[in-house]
Amino acid sequence: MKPGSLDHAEWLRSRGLRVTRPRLAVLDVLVQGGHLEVDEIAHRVRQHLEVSTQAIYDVLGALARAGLARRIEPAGSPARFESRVADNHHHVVCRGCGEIADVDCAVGYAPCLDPSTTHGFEIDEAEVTFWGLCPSCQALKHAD
Amino acid sequence: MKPGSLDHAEWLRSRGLRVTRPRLAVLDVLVQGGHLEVDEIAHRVRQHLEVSTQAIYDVLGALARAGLARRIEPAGSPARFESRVADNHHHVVCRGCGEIADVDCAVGYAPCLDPSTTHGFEIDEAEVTFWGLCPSCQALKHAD
DNA sequence: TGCTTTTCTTGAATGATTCCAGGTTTACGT
DNA sequence: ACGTAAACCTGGAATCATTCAAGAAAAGCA
Repeated sequence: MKPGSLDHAEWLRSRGLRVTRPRLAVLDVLVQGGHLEVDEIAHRVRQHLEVSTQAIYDVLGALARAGLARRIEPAGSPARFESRVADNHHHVVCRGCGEIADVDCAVGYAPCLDPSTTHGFEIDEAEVTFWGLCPSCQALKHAD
Repeated sequence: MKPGSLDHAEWLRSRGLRVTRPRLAVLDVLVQGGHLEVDEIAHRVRQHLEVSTQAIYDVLGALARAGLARRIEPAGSPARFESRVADNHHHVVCRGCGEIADVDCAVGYAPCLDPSTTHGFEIDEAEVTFWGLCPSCQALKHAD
């Protein structure tokens, strides 16, 4: 039996989602870490199981809606998904290559910042994205 | 002569950009406020001047690169542009209708937050996006 | 005024994502 | 085990924002 399958099945059930092979496979890929594009997720899933592109999108949508995955969409990049949802963490995005890394939130729960003026909005999340250059893109820049 | 044209020409020149009718027109639209999609900008510009879609994109790109406009791209929304660039402010986005409002930054300069762990990234900006429901979408929700 | 470079125009291409329709399989409550 | 609703399949087409390409127009310098 694949590693983690039992836990993942439990996660799905606890959120009212049916346990299916595609969902387990996608969860398996996600928990291995990273901030993956749909393409990459499909590719990895397909090393173990035949799944249609459509199903990958459906599954990711369901997982995100259920709070088992988090969809992130930095400007200029296609949607990416990650499984780290329990904490309220943020991201650093490289302006050069698009690489994304996690940044722990100092507060730890959402929203971790209070806006000064809310304009009557009812706010439930503060999303923080840091922009900069990753180590290898810094090296490239200096090599010019 | 159109309102503000002189100032806008000066802004463009001061950033090393040539002064053209499309650029002046786009600036005129932007300074009137809001967080506009390219479509909407094109529509407003075209009430005064015939401009190709391509030129709108080019102009917005040039203005953003020059620091005269700011591109914002909340997840799930096409790119939007605003002219408020002097301060380092943030945004609240309505999950219901996509409406965006400005939120002043308590610190006032970028980056206004320090990430705890940078993973070697060289960070130049902290982008904060608050998510929630605008007043009218709150009303809709309660009317269910 | 003429020259060079930038900017704009037109029209086509791209790419991620969604939708669609009809049929098949699968999960899971009873 | 059975029935029903959800999930998935093929595969195609559509959408929408954005970008590319090649030539024409114009800005600004000499």
